Amino acid sequence: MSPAPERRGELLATAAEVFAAQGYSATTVREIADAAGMLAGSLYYHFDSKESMLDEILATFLDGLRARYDAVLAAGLGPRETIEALVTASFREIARHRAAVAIYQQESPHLRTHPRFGYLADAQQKFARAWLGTLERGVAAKDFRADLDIRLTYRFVRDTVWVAASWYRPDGQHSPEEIARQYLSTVLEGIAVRE
Amino acid sequence: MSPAPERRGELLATAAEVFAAQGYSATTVREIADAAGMLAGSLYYHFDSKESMLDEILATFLDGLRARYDAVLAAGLGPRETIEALVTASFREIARHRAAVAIYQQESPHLRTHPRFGYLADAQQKFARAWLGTLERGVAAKDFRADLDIRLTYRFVRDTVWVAASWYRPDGQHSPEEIARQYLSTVLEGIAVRE
Amino acid sequence: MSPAPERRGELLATAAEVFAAQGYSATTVREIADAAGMLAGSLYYHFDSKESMLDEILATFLDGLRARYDAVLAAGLGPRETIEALVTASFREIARHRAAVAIYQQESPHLRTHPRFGYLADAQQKFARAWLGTLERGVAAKDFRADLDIRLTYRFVRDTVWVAASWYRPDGQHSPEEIARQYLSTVLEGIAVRE
Amino acid sequence: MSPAPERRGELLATAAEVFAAQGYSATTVREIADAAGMLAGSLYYHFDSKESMLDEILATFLDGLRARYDAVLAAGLGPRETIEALVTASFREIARHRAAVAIYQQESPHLRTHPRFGYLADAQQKFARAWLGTLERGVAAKDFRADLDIRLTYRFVRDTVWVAASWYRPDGQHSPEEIARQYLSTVLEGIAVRE
DNA sequence: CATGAATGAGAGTTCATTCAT
DNA sequence: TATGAATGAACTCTCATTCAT
Repeated sequence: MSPAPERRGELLATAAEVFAAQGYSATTVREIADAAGMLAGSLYYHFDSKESMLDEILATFLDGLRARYDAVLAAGLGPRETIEALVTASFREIARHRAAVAIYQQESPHLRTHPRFGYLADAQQKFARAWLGTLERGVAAKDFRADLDIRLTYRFVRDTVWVAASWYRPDGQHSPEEIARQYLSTVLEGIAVRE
Repeated sequence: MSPAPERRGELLATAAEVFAAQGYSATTVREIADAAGMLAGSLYYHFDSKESMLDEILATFLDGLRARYDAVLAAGLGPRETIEALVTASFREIARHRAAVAIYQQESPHLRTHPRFGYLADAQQKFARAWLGTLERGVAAKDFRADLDIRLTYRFVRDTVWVAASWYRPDGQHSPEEIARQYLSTVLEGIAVRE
Repeated sequence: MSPAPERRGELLATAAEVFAAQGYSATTVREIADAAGMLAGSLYYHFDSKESMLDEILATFLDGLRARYDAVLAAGLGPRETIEALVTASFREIARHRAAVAIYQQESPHLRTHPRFGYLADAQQKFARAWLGTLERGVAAKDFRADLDIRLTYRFVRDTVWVAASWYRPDGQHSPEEIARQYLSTVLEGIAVRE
Repeated sequence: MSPAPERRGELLATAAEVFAAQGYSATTVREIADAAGMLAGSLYYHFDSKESMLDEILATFLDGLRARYDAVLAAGLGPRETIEALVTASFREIARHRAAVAIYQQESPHLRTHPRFGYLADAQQKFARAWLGTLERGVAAKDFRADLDIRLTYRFVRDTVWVAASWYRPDGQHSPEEIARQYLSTVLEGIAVRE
């Protein structure tokens, strides 16, 4: 009968917003509490620690993303369509979980050492395999150029997608799908005019 | 008038390494001192504060980068060659100042509010004008496609270049020039095979 | 006018157990509530504060003990028989209120300063007079040796009795009476073999 | 050249005094710092934590005590003389480390569970063997009565000795040796007059 | 009677910084 | 130049307590 899970979710969204804006380490628990309209100590009724808030934010985001990627990969599309679907799914996740993505971008390098956040490295490996596998399939199918270093290309693509979280504003003029289309056009066809 | 500018430079390089690895806020002065083989208090003979170390690291890096960009823009190249030169210069700076670039990437969003770091926003504006101007020139000259959103394209290009600092390892297999070539090929021609 | 004095007693017994095991200061209200199968806040329906639980536990124990001592002293026994009766009564109280005795032992030194617990000092004085008076009577009656320092002897006897609360287990092999007998034999006759 | 070890010792003595007076849990780090004439945070230059202060106090005390007991046991005395020497050594330790002994008495029951303080149980076992072995030797040699429960007797003796720390005042009228003599007379010969 | 959520004071601890030596 | 010791503010977290439901 208690609407508790909602409250948790609200608080996590608030915390994510503050973490994204200031960085995890630079954010004080008091600031989160202020943003949530409560006292710092009160947060500890809902969460064990500041770290466990971060944990829950990242784990929730990564679970959702994994599900989307799995759905895309299970759809049996060709390499080019798979890349398009992965990019579009990614931009949609950025639109839905902008704060979580920004936190992920900023903190994941430092966090990966920490045992508690080992799942970050796991997820990253899984995602890497999805992208790399698709790029390889595309090269084999002659959809993608064979003369590019695949690992470098993967990194370029991955970074460009995710770093968008740092400037994307949901109230802006571009829908996730529009951004995905522009981005795909850039990366697939290049910006140079074809003669 | 302290007589050892070299020592300063060494200490700043050490501090930059630690900042890049752990994040500025998460780094303690003691950790920097440990890495430098001295005690925390001793750093204050060389620097006013932790913040002024950050300041000097970023300012030095941005000054250098500005000089390179100015040189490129002053060379009177065509739009495509200018883009190529800017990208190559950027990857060279990443190779030379990896830690500083990583810090810049991580901290610049939070820092821009802070008056002391107003020059970050200035620099960013200056760089934005360089990129945007060149892209516009390229579109006008029909070097670049006219159907792309120029601001989005700029963001894609800018982010992908700089985010490379997070994975670039100077001891790795790729020279900055090689990375620049691959990246330019990707972004100019696209990864799709042309029929 | 709360209608369940039994519940109060159960809760106090639970609290006493936890206080005895962990110390009063180191015990949290939540731990007591956990042990009682309720939430921390719910305890405040029954008690004003954590301190008032401690108060009630100690006062109840001391009231009972005072009654036993009074009964012994009113019985008009000789000094030796009085000592024997006091010791036996004490071990019986330890058996019945082990937790309260343990708390009393641990906390009474710190608590005596606190005005609310002034009755601890009163009781202790009363008990001291009972023991000292009996020892003096015994020395006068040549039941007890005259060459011992009576205050030191009192302290030795008192401490040995009460400190037993820290190791006494009601389910162990020794009844309170058996322990009292052994102890009295030790203190009255000594452990050395008589020639 | 730094007199640091002395400072540590002074601070530990101060902390021990406060712990003994108020109990470990009820003592705040600020109270210790006040007593030492410094700020709370400054204590952390010298110690890792409040707990590590407790640790060092207890370990130092137990190490010293163990050395004394070992010396006594190595002296090859008869059972009665060994008991006398152990008791005297104990009262001397109480006189020298009154606060540490008081803390040991109060906190050791709760602490024994804690892995960090496992050495408390070890030491206690070692001491128990020393006392029990000597009592057994004494019974075998007909120095001590055979009709007493040896474990009970051990507990009586042990507790009475150590609990003296709670009332012993070094500036009082009794030297440790005097107290030991009185106590030994009580426990060896008994307080009853011999016919 | 008990819960769930919050309060607010204060606890232990961290850390940038200072300064006499 | 560097050290050792201390400062003081702020931080994360705890906990007794309150109260509407």
